[in-house]
Amino acid sequence: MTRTRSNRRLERPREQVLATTLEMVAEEGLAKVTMASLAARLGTSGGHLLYYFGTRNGLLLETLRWSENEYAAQRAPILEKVEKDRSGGVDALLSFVDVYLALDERDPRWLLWLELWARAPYDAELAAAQRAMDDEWHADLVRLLAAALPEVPDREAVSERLRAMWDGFSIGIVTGGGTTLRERALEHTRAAVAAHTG
Amino acid sequence: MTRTRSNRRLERPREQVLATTLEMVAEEGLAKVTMASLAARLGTSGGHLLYYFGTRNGLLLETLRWSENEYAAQRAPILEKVEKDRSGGVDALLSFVDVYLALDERDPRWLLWLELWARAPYDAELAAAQRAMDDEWHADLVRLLAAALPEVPDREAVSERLRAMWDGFSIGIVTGGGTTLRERALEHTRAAVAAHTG
DNA sequence: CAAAACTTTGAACGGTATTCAAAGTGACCG
DNA sequence: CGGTCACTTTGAATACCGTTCAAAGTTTTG
Repeated sequence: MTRTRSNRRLERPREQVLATTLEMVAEEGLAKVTMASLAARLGTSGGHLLYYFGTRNGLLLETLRWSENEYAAQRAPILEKVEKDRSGGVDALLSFVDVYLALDERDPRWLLWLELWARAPYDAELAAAQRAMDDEWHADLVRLLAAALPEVPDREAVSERLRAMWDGFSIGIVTGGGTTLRERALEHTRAAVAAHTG
Repeated sequence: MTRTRSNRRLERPREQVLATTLEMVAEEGLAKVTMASLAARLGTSGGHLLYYFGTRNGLLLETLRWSENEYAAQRAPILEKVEKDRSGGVDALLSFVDVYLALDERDPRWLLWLELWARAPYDAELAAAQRAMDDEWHADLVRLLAAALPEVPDREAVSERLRAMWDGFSIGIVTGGGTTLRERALEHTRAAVAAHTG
């Protein structure tokens, strides 16, 4: 309960760090985002960043979380509209997957996901964080399925299946498939759902 | 055409290194497989390993390739039997995915896949190697679909979709889902194919 | 049996994340 | 005000990593 003096100089700056990290991942790749180079770009020191984020992995995880929150905000209006109108059909799902999938080879959010997956098997905390973010996507997708495609049974299962597929496609997009694979993934989603709705 | 003296002392030893690497990944995790620790376990020096494999990533990639070849050999008989009998149906597909999916949280083959994915976006050679291994699975799966489930149209597309889903599930298995998720993934595959065969 | 080619070693190098003692800075209170 | 105290910020020190490479050892070859 020790109310700290609530981080005098930070708050906005913290977000500034996350934004810059994401930027740098997109521009130069994850490996080039060292504590030293990132600190230089922010006009501070590596030690300072560690003082606030504890560890490099912690910083990267928080950056991914922050990015995910932005995406959650992005899909919220879509979701509300669909639930209100109880319509949308396959198109609603397609606009959802459009937000889910990696954009291209340089999508920093997905580059961070790959890094998280590679490390999660050795770090329970990372695994838990991953799980939590997955669950958010899952909850929203189930909601969307209920509202937009009520004729599809087994919403929980279909969500698990679709997200696994989308993860697989996003890997492909980021590791060379690019926008070509992205467009194919959208079509695949349409086909997979068509199979379910008969 | 310079016939080298065909690696005097290697050939068997090379495979020994790959096997030990895979073993060590399973037992201690990828991060603990350093050139020094691996060399110590093999009774040699780090410099020696790099003399033969060029780089740590090269060694890991070759280890994955070697592991993949063993799996290719494992699914070959299944495939031949199905093509000869022109039967098998869904069960044939299920025995295929059973080979594809990660076994559990410690499956070294899949831990190497995660590492490869994380690095491929920054290394064209790794991306190409990944692509090549993917293509082998794809070719075999298309063959299997043709023989075991000839009523399914769009075999190329279905293969792409299924493998993306299986990749997604394998990530989940390795990052904490374990055998529980693995069993669910098998059931998901059955359901997905059922949707296609009507 | 040289000499050439190939192996093997381990010390050195440049780079990394992380730690931490010391210095700096702003807020709070007597 | 002024001084104390908590919080910030720095950058040098640390430990560890993959990689390089000169030197020494070993095997093959002519």
